Amino acid sequence: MSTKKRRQREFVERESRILAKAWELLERDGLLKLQMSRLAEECEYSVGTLYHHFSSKEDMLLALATEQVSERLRLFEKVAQWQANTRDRMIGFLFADALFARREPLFFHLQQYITTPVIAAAISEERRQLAIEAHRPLAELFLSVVEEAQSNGDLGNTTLSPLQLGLGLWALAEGMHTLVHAEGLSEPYKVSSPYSLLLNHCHAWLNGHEWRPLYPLNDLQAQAELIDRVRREVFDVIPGVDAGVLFPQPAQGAL
Amino acid sequence: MSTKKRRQREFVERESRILAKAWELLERDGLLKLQMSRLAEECEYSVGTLYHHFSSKEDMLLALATEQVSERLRLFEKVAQWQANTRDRMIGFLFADALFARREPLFFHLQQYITTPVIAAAISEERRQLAIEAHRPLAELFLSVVEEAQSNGDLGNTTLSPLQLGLGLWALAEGMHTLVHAEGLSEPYKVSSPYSLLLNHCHAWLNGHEWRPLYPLNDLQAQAELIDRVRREVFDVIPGVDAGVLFPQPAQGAL
DNA sequence: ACAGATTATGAATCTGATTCACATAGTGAG
DNA sequence: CTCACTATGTGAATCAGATTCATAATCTGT
Repeated sequence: MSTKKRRQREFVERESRILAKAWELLERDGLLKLQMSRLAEECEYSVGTLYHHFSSKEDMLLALATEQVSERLRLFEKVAQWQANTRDRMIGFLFADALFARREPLFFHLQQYITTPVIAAAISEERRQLAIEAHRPLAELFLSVVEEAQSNGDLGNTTLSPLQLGLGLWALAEGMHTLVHAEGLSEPYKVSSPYSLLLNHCHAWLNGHEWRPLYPLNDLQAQAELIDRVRREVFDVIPGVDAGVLFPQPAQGAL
Repeated sequence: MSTKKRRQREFVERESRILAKAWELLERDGLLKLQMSRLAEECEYSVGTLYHHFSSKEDMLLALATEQVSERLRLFEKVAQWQANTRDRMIGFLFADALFARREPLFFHLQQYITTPVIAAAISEERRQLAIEAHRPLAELFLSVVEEAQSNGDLGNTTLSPLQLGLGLWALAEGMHTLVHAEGLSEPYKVSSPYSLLLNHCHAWLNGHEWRPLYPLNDLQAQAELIDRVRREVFDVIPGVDAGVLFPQPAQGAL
């Protein structure tokens, strides 16, 4: 009985050891150079063993990305607990997202890679389910704030469900990440501080939905102050947060 | 002299013949099954010849995607020439985008695939430049409408440049495409008609930027009428346009 | 201590992109 | 018309790297 449990535990432990090493290799050599045989070598396990854990390389990559979600969740939880109105918390989520994107740029590469249909095709159903499970609390946290806003009247009356509403902001952020990380085609359209820009567009979107309190769009000062408040009141406890780089103070009133 | 030109012409012709066949295979078997040796076989050229044209498989895929841009441009041009206010034309671009996404879903898979940094790394610099060149008129068309809006006062006063402003809508659309096409992770968050939803969020964004004339967000009827007008006045000449599928009439006033 | 079950191993296999030595065709001078 | 030369096309051979699976090693309960 207990032997079986010990085995299971050891199996799980080994899995996270493998993933830790994989992440290390990823950071060192990049996604392109990550190969299963080298990973096996570095872990001091055989390739076969790797394949007892993961049905394919892509499967492992999704496992890797899924592991990171808990870190992201930690940031989101801080925002959800923040004593602030719903609109400010929405901006807080955005901050968390941008923060995470900056600290773990690899995560976004990985995410983009494994959600590409060609690549995703090689992922096992189980792993996909695990990933969905892992993401659920993240989505719930986010959507609960949307619901709160709807029920307490922060929002103008809308015909959209919380999910439909939330997807708007989600898409906006996702799209900006995509444009920021897209290789090649977007070079001529690069912009100096994409996340400040995103922030401004999010305020536009929130104003458009009459999400109160409204922020005047061209008052960049007020937007910067809000960001500063998020940083101080939510994220300052977390070491290594560099909001100044993400959201540089606007010079002479322009982005 | 003229021999050389003939040769060049033949080379170009062969390239488009190869690409045409590649597109055919892509539609038939999908991106996953497209392989260079099979393509060579079907074209009745040798693999070596393929590699005289393209430095790698990814290089060829970008060439393929670039070819499609002219089709997309054709739709965008129709919108740009439309006799309507700037706001309606912005929605027109969105329509064109959604339309294209529906007619050529492969294009978006391809686009997503080749902009993934891992994949993009295998693309030659020349090909990348060609792709950027091909996209330029598309961006110019879009940005010229933004500029027009700014200069004729349709827009509230903003601190953003036309590019910075345009990127907002671009990111929103891009993000929605990504969420729609993302495999796996987004399953629990699927929504019945993502492009109607996108449209609603775009109106929110436009309202937020005080892009006149404002549309009330919960008047789905007015939004549906605008879409219908775009279809009738801009795209009806184009056969096979099925706006009804893209933007279904909202049932009982809800999305 | 042993049979049987479970798990680990890594050499062998397989897939498919890419290369390159050679074959072929085109060119222009004499 | 022929020949030397160049440019282009060919596809078998090479290479990279993921995946498999027959075998070895280890563990379990008796």
